[in-house]
Amino acid sequence: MEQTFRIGEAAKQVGLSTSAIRYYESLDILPSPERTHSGYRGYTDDDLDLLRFVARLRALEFPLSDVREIIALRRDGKAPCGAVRSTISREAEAIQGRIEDLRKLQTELRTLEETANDLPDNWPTVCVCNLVADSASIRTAVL
Amino acid sequence: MEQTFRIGEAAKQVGLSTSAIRYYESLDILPSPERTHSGYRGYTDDDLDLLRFVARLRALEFPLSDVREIIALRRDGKAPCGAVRSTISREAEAIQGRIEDLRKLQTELRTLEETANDLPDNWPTVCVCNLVADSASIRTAVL
DNA sequence: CTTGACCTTCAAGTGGCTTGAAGGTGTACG
DNA sequence: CGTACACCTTCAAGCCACTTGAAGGTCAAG
Repeated sequence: MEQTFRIGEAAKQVGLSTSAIRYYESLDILPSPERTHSGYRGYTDDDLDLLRFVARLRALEFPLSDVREIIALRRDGKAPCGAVRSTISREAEAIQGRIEDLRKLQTELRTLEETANDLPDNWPTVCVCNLVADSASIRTAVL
Repeated sequence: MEQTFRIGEAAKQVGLSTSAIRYYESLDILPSPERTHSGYRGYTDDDLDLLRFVARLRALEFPLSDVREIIALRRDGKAPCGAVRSTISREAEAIQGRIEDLRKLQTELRTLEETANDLPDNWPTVCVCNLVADSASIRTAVL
């Protein structure tokens, strides 16, 4: 007899939330597992492997549409490597852009933070908000 | 007589979408501007200043809840500097964490990408997917 | 007088879930 | 035996910050 795990235990083991697992199943990204006589989902070790794979793809921030495609290829016995590779490079590109955006933002925020500390609050004439509002002065200082 | 701008022109000038502006108004973050006789929104120069301020806060990725609070303080003639400052530092913290997460992800993705290129696809025994799946081997290599 | 670019409102969709309501199950304890 | 408690079930709605679409009104130019 095969040991199965209930959804809470499965979630703990693979690092997903129970609601995320149910959500993936509802979108037909994951197959519906067997149920116990009382209707509880029972995950086998193989099921857990699949869950772990999905968890890994999501941890790499693959969009669910890509996860769906990759899992479907796998389920049909086709090599999902092509899909995985193209998602990897697309993701890497997107993340690179996002990192650059965030780094610029971060520089702006830190500069604002410093400037705010040196600033006597004298609303409404002198205020960090004016700095925030007046993006020109910040831009010359920061960008 | 004061010159007013229709929503499309206003959006172009401040760098928001027309739908975003209408959305902020619907949430009572922005005041409802005067309407022309035919029902078009008419934005004054002061209105545009406020729109620009909001656009700037959003460009700094302040959550709308914070934008709402800051705009409300401003509207009531109170200095929103405290709120702005606390959001700035909270945002800066959050963005720092997010940057670090993304950099780790990026390293993982780039390593996977390289490894995938050196790998003969021989599904199902040898495949980039196995690498993706087998996070342990990646972790020792990458993290 | 029609074309086309603008504007209006309201509803629904996006992504990736989480949260809540209302109820069933399974086990340990008294 | 009852009951407390942690788990499970489904379905609906909420979250964020919008965008998109439908169905229609307005206005200036040609």
